[in-house]
Amino acid sequence: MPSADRRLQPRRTPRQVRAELTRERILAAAAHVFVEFGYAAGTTNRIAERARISIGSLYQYFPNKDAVLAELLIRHVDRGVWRGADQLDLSPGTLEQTVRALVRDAIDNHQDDPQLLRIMIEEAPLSQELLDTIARHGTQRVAQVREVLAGHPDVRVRDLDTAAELILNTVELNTHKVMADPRHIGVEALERELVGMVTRYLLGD
Amino acid sequence: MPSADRRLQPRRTPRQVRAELTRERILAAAAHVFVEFGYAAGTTNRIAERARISIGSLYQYFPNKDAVLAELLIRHVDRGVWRGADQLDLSPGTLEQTVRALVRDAIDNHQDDPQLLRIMIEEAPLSQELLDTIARHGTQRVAQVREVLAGHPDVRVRDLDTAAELILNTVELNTHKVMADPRHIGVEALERELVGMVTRYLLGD
DNA sequence: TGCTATTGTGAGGGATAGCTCAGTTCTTTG
DNA sequence: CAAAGAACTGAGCTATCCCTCACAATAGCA
Repeated sequence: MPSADRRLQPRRTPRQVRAELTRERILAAAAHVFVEFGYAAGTTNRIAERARISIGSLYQYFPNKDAVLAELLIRHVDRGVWRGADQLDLSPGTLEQTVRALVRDAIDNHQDDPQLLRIMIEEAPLSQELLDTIARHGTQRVAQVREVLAGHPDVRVRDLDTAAELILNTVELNTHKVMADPRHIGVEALERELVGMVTRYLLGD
Repeated sequence: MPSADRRLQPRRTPRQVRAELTRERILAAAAHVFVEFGYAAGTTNRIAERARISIGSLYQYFPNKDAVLAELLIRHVDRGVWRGADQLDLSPGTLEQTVRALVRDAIDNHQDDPQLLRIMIEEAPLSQELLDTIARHGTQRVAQVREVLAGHPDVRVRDLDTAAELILNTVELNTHKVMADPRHIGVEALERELVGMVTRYLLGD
């Protein structure tokens, strides 16, 4: 019996509309509170207070604090697959467009709340279960990029796997950083320069 | 009066040798414990236990838990200036060497303990004071890179500031990630590919 | 309207972490 | 060697946090 499962499942599923509403209020409040106080100081009581419900209600829908964050993170991750990767133009001379699509996708994924994402990934004590899910999504994404690169005639790199991982990291980490603090580099500049750098890298010498 | 100062200062400065030794033992133990348990679960009692001193002793030299990590982080940051940046060959055709020096420097800075660095940066509740110190070092480093780029005849980019920040981020974040989990990409591949990508980017079209 | 299931409440239990302080041990110094 | 002060000890205080549970309020339905 996987105790890890039970530790993330809600203990009661909503049957009435107001219950579903309460659940959403809790999640919204949690997002705010985690951003404002960080994970450790973002206490369940604070979340309940912000959601204007009692602490008891919170524990009706989430078995523990981690589960609240897990739900938030799962929701984000599920949104984070590279859609439209299969409807790309892979004819010669279109590599820059392909790269731009990848960069835009990364930027879009950070539009909603980069602060929250940072906390979720960097501060939360993620369960093994959750870590696995995220890792799985990660390798899946790398494989996806690898396939696109493999199918494109302009790509000239010695090792596709390394290249896929490197450019994905480069694009995501830079985007992550810039979106969290866009004082030095604006979004347009980020897109332009990232596309330029990655494209030139893939074109080879 | 900056109370933040007092909150990070030791409450007693060592006068005898054994005291200085104890201080070092505490820091070494803290590094180990933070790596093993993370920041939150790396309790002061555990640190004291691992250092084989009593918890009271710990609080003779550090006013609180944060101060222990702050000291660790400051020490790291102080080591992290790009040395040898002023003795670079800036004649035409040497850009790749320059970039390689930068990449090597980043890798070297992660050699000692990438795990600890990760925890320090990602899990610790950093004080404003400390954040400022780190940010200051950061801009300093960007400026340093900017100057090197400005002095090199081969560099062709539209905006030096953006480029400096972008390549520094790219080099450091990728290094950070690979060193923390080198399963997919080895250090040699990292150096080779990073140098290639960044160099080609700087050379322009 | 009354009956039942669902939802909501919040004081407080239990656990644990950071930190204190009264007292002991070790070093230095005259 | 003896006195003074530096260094060290560790039981336990205080604060806080997660979470429970006995009860109250509300919604759905006959």
